[in-house]
Amino acid sequence: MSNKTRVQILKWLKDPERNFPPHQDIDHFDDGVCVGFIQDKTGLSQSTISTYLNAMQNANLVIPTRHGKWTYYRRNEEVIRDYLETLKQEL
Amino acid sequence: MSNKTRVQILKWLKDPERNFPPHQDIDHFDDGVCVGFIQDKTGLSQSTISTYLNAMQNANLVIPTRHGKWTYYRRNEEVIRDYLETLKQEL
DNA sequence: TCTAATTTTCTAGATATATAAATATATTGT
DNA sequence: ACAATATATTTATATATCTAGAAAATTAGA
Repeated sequence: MSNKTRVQILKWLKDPERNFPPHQDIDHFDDGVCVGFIQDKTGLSQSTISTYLNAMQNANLVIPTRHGKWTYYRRNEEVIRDYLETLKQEL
Repeated sequence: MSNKTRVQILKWLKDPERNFPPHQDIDHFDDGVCVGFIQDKTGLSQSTISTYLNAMQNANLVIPTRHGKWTYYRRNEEVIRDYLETLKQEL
């Protein structure tokens, strides 16, 4: 949450239809967006994005779902909401 | 805002009466808390705290007021509120 | 003006984070 | 089993941030 790119990814994931091209095998974003698309969008290397997504997953900010070769990531709305709520309360 | 200590300082400044001893010359916290008190509370060096407060001032998160030898810092509620609002909106 | 108290600025080393390259792993299709 | 593709992990390095110490600046009072 302390990195611009990671925050940006969370924002993009809010509206996948607008921010990403459609997937090959699936015609919806119910499980989120695949790593490759996120990588393309940021322009960063694959390893960097993977590291980021892993960190965000550890923080419970995103939820991964594996579909064959692809891993899709979507926002964990509940945790994000709680985080904002706590911040608003405490700060 | 990306540092625990700085966030902690903002929280402390929310309720100076509870978190800090009373000042010598003034019997209120209308202008905030002096640097020395904040330093004691954190346990960090004075230069570090001064640097932090300066950074927070540049970010408009706190407002400094000089009273004689002392500089008092208080929260800039408006900016903090806007920051939270924007975050809630975008994230 | 001299001194003491408080805060700021400058400098630099230690630590943490960002990022990429190379390598490894998992999965699918042939 | 093999090759191709997507993702993950490891390793290394550059960059940024944290933090303290010394020196400088500011202010009040003798």
